[in-house]
Amino acid sequence: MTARGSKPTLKTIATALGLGVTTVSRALRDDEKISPRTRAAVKDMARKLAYRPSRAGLRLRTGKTNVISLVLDTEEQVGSFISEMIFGIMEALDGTPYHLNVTPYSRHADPLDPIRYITETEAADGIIITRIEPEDPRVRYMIDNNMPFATHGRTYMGVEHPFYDFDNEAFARIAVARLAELGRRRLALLAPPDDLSFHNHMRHGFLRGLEEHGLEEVPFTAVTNDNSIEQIRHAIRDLMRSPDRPDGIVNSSGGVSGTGGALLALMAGLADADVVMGRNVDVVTKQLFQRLPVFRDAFHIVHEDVREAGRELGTALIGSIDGRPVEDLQTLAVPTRVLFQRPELPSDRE
Amino acid sequence: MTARGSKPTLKTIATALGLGVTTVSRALRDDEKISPRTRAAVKDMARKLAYRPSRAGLRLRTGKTNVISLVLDTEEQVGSFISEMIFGIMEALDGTPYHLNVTPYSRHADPLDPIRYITETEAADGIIITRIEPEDPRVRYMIDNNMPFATHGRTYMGVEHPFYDFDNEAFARIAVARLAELGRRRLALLAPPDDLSFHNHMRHGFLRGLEEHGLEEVPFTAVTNDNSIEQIRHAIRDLMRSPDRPDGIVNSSGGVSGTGGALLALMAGLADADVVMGRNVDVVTKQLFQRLPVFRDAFHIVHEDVREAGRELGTALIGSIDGRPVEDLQTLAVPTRVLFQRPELPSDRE
DNA sequence: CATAAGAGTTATAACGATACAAATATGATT
DNA sequence: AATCATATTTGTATCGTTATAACTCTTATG
Repeated sequence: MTARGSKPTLKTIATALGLGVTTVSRALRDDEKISPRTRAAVKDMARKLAYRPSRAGLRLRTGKTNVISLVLDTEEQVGSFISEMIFGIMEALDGTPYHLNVTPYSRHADPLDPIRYITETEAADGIIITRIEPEDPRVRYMIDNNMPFATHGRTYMGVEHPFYDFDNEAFARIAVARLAELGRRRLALLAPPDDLSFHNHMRHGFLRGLEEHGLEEVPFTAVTNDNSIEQIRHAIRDLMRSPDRPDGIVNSSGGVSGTGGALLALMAGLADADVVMGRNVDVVTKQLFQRLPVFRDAFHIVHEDVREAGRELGTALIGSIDGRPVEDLQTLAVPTRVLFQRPELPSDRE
Repeated sequence: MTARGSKPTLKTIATALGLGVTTVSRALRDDEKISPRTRAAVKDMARKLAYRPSRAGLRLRTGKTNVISLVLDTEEQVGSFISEMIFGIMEALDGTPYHLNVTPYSRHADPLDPIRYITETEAADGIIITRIEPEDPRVRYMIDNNMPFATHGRTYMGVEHPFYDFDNEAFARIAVARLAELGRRRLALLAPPDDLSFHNHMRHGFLRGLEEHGLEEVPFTAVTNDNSIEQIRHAIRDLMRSPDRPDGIVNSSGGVSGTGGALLALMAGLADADVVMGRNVDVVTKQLFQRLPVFRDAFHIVHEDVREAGRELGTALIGSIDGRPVEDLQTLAVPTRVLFQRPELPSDRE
């Protein structure tokens, strides 16, 4: 209509209506000082011209980027975890002015690097990080530098901050209880790497469960759920071939691919050792998928909803940016979706 | 040093050196008109002050966003695919000024929506899309609107554009050849959804392979590799229970989770039908992981390197933005990493 | 010795938005 | 009718950058 081809700006609207640019700007933001009639007219015209505020202009003037950065470890191979997380965050961002930005780092380099970069270049209004440690230097840095953030996992640094965490302690207790119920007595835990916060939760829950049911632990530290599928497979096979092998296993991970694909690795390792799940051994595992699992007749599954985690993290982070109190931005998700009964084979028609 | 706490700008450098802002700007860009001595001094000072150009200022002035948008289908559950793709793109973007932005859409809504949004708001300098159709309206739109892009998959619209594609025709032929070699005669193809370009490649390759080896096709259209794990599982079971069941299967997908997790679904479906892979039937499948697969003793695997795809797409897109000729920006990846021999069980030490 | 040419540098305007202060219009008050 | 208060609207400066055109020196040229 006006100035063919080029994007409409505040000025476009202003001249179209014979108003000042400032008036238009304020009208669009519903400034009380602008008369209702003008406001309506401006909004009308804005809609008609398909006006969209320029992110560049906005960003330059206000300093707000309208960007949320998800900082990811490139070694992280738990594909379903990452994609679910991303889509969850996006669901939270939908309808907000925020865009999602993904920033990589290598866990072999300094994990602080990407955080520092984003903060220094003011590349985002807020950051989401995963793989949280009890004393996490990234958290310290962001607090010190006043950068809003949310963490997938908790810290123990004496500072409150937005987080979402799956209650892994509860998970481990539930898992042990289930194995006890099945008559299992000697349990092994495939634990997370011990520098991560949720390692501690997991172990506490596991040990507490053992105590509650008077069960015995079979030490298993050859691998963590963060090792490669092949490594876990071998370790499991060795474990099941050893004289004091466990009759129950708790798998603290739920991935199926690459590093962290402990679920598949377990299957393969047990098969290698000629151990049949459900007979010689029972396994309780997490599962990160949204859909019903395939192997439900073998594994006992507790579902961890990573998409929800992403959603909550996104929401919490925006809340934090908006200055909402921290207490409202912390979620500890209790394991609810549990698939312990062994269902019959699916019917022919579905 | 100067103006404590606030980020250095061109002005900071300029005043520090008693120069004009313009001079500094041009010096940093190595303008020939600026004397070598001045240039050196400016760069020195820039480094000393840890100067980083403001993306906002740059973007406002030049119109360049330095953002690449990856547009993803939120129903896409092939977790390993998405995460590998993302990390691949990031590897390509590393060292460039580009950031990666992820934009979601629902395949049930208009797939054009996010493309239009990004184009209209000038949210990115270029777009990467997946799930390409032979006549893809998104491609048409981006060409018409002069938005640089790269596609994961090819189109057949009579226009050249940057793309990366895995040679699925070659894959299918190789797969059929392998099954023929194993003495299989009656083959089924678990194909991609037939609106996607690679469905055609896959079928051509499959049919051509059948012809080449004088084999027979067992029609299998109940599901595509895009269905849910449960659906594929049921369909496979039914297929294997039917009187004219195949003795060889080609799986055109390589995912293990959610929609597209055909690999696991196959395992489960065959087990449901009491069919043993390697005995009653042989299966050639793609595999999207980077690491060695767990099930190599059962499946015959052709590896598709999605991370490489991401890397090439990122590089091609930047090339396109920089105006390089399209011919240089098209890659058809021949399947190379093939795991057909059935290796012995892995040794105890590795 | 004036002047032109070239080298190097810089002021100004602009990108699109908002904060602030100033200006105008409207209506009420005396 | 003049003045004041209130309700609206608007001009100016600014965020950090670059394109354009103008400026200031040298140095060479006739």
